[in-house]
Amino acid sequence: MKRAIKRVLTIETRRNDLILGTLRSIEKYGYQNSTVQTICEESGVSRGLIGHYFESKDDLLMAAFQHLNAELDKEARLAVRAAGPDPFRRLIAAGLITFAQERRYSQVTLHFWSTALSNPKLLEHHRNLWARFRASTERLMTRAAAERNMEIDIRHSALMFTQLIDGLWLGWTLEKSYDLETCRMLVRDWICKLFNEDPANYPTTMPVREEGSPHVQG
Amino acid sequence: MKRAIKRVLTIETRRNDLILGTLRSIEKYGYQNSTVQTICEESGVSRGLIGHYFESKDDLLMAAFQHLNAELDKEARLAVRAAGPDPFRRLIAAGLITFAQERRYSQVTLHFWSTALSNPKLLEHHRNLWARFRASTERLMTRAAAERNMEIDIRHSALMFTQLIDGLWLGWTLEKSYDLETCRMLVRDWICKLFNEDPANYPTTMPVREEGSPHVQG
Amino acid sequence: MKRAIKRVLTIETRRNDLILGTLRSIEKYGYQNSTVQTICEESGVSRGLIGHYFESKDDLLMAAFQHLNAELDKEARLAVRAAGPDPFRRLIAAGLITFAQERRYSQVTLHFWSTALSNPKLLEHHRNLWARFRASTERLMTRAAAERNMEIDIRHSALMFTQLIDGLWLGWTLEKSYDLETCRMLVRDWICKLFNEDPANYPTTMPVREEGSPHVQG
Amino acid sequence: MKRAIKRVLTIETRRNDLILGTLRSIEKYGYQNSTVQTICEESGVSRGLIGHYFESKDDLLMAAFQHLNAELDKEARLAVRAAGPDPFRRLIAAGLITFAQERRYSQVTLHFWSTALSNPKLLEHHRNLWARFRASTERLMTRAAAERNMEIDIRHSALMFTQLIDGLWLGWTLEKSYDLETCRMLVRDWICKLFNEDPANYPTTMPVREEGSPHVQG
DNA sequence: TATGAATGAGCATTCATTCAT
DNA sequence: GATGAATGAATGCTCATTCAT
Repeated sequence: MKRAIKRVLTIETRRNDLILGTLRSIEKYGYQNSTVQTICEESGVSRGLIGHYFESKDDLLMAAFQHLNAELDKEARLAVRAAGPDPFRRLIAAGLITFAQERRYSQVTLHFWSTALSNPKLLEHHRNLWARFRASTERLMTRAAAERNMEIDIRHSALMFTQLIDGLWLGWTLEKSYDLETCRMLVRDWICKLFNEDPANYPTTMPVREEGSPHVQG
Repeated sequence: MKRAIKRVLTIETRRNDLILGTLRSIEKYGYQNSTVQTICEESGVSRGLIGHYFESKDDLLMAAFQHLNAELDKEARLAVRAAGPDPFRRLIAAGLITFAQERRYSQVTLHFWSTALSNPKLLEHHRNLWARFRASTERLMTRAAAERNMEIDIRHSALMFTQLIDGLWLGWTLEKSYDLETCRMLVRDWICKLFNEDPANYPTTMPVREEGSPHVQG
Repeated sequence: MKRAIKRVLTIETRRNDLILGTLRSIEKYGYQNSTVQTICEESGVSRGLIGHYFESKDDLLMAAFQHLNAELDKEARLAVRAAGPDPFRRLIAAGLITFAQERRYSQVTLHFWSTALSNPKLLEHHRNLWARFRASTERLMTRAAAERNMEIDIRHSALMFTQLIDGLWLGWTLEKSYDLETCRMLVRDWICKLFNEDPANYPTTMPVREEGSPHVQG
Repeated sequence: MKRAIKRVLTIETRRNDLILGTLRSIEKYGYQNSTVQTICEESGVSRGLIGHYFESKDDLLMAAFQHLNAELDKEARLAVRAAGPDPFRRLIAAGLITFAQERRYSQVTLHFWSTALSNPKLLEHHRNLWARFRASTERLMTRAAAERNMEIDIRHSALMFTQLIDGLWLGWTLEKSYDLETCRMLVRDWICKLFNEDPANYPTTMPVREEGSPHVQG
């Protein structure tokens, strides 16, 4: 293998190691207690290495957040695609994927959101992501309504949908007083009711991910 | 007034000054950028004073979080009581109060939640509070359903209710892409639909708080 | 004493402690080996104190350099004034003061000069100082020449004067292969020759500084 | 060519590359900002190579200083030799060569001097060099005086000569407030006056160096 | 009681050096 | 011989906490 290619591979590997170590560290010790020390320990590298692959600790944190979001986004896209062409089924898939399983790094997102409040760059990133998800939801709802000749307040319905998901996810992350199956059921029932569909026809179990299509690894 | 009582009053005053200064500092500079320095500046006291009234900065932060929650809780109770004896109206009031106005310290809560993830004491506190709110919601729903001879899945409905509120609040805090009136409307409409009531009969405007019953001051 | 005044005194005292500690550290360990650690040790304070009185280590170094220059400048002014009104005697005094005695912090200046090469602010400071000294020399030479009805190339003579002094000082600092008396003699003889004066009439010994008019202390 | 000889050549080439890169780096970035990184970049080699040819960064810096001095020394010798057999002309040549042209690495010398203050080996090296130059000056002055039947204070005159040169060089390096032609003129005039010679007979222009005898290359 | 000067542990970052390839 | 990835000691800086006044 050519040296240049090999180097690029090493760089990507190391960057990934550090990103995953960062996520592990935040999950394990919390955002505020995650130091270069803990991150490098979790990454299995020495303290000085961060400087080789990231401009600063902040840069690494940002990269970790983007990585996490990208993985979750990719996973969501896959789930939606796997649901087939029907916009209603796609909506349900989009609603359930967040609660598909005990997710790694679930707490990390909350830490990042808190940080985003005083970090314009992070906030911008988050807002773009959520705006996209809401827009995608609106498109699916529009099509599902059209197929049923229904008139639906798309904007408000999409808002309900996304914020119900976020609210359920938030409560589950903080409280663990209800389980993921309940979340899935509530989301499915709400969306079914919106479109006058029978929930019984739409299972809350997610299609099992086949081996080799991981989401966030590490 | 006896000296002992006077001292207790001073102590309470000082603690309150510091707590409000803490909330102001977090709102102004963010959680991570709030130092003993910024907190004491906002409180109008000298840096060394924290040690007299709190065990540590963490202790003060904890107290500030509890204070904030207590105020919000009190405010909610007042709003519910002001709604009169009808359980359904009380439910609506409970649902709308969170979005009553541009709330001070709205970001602080998110910061504290993030912190709670790695602070068992804080987390416990939060869980108790939310459990109580959900229990209260369940009681109101039970009564409202009984009055209407309706059968409702109380537990799941209460969960929907609380998490919809949290989700709307979370999105509003992070994104500001929709306004509080929208939040109030969505919550009212959902609860009205649950009990087959006409939203038109239940305005989303909150009763004006009379002078002298402020919530979080400072 | 009023508290405010007291505080200002403390601040000045501490700043001075740190400045003198800095000079001592540089003299003792060299510029490159002077760390916050060594400076604070020499100053007799803890490592964190620098942050209270100076913006950064660089800021302290700058202040130390300015302090040193100010002291040397003050000392030179006093020596010149003590020489009386005769411009020629004032010239000689200005020429000899640099070599008046084994000066503390003699090496520090060289360190700072080296640093100035890549520090525009420091360089600017140095250039202003030297320009002023050269201008003052030119004025004295102009008057001394006028009194003697002599025509002298003032600009070049002033340049010779200042650079001869610098050259002798530099060699003495680096080599110690000749003594200060030799420096004084060479400078005096050169200036006497320039104005056709008999060196024998102008001793190279400096008037003894009376107690209480120290230069760089510490 | 035998392999051993070839290797020695490679070693010398590499060492020279690194030495010149060091000088370039110091000139470009300053002494304090010259890291192994910048030096190797300037040298066109990889970071790890220093370890193969020098014991340490300090060792390389030392070698660079010695190299620079050796080049300057060689250049001075050539200039003196080119001035012919007349000791007076040789003196003038020795005095002018320092200001012959905008010299590369002019700032480097000052950096090294500052370093020498806390580096005995460097200091020793410098002292030997300067002692030799002073001794050579004394020999030339002795011969020039003898030819003219003059009595001159050789030691002090040589001291004036060397330190005047150093002082002019120092001021020029730090201030750039006068030019090299002025330096040459002042040195020439001083030495002419010492020996009662007419400066008009001794141009300050240096004989042009023929191609192929550069001094510090790189 | 209240102050703010002082402390020093903890932090991110830099960088000369090492060493597997 | 040459590379550059990896190391970790050292540095400047921040800041919660202490304590003399």
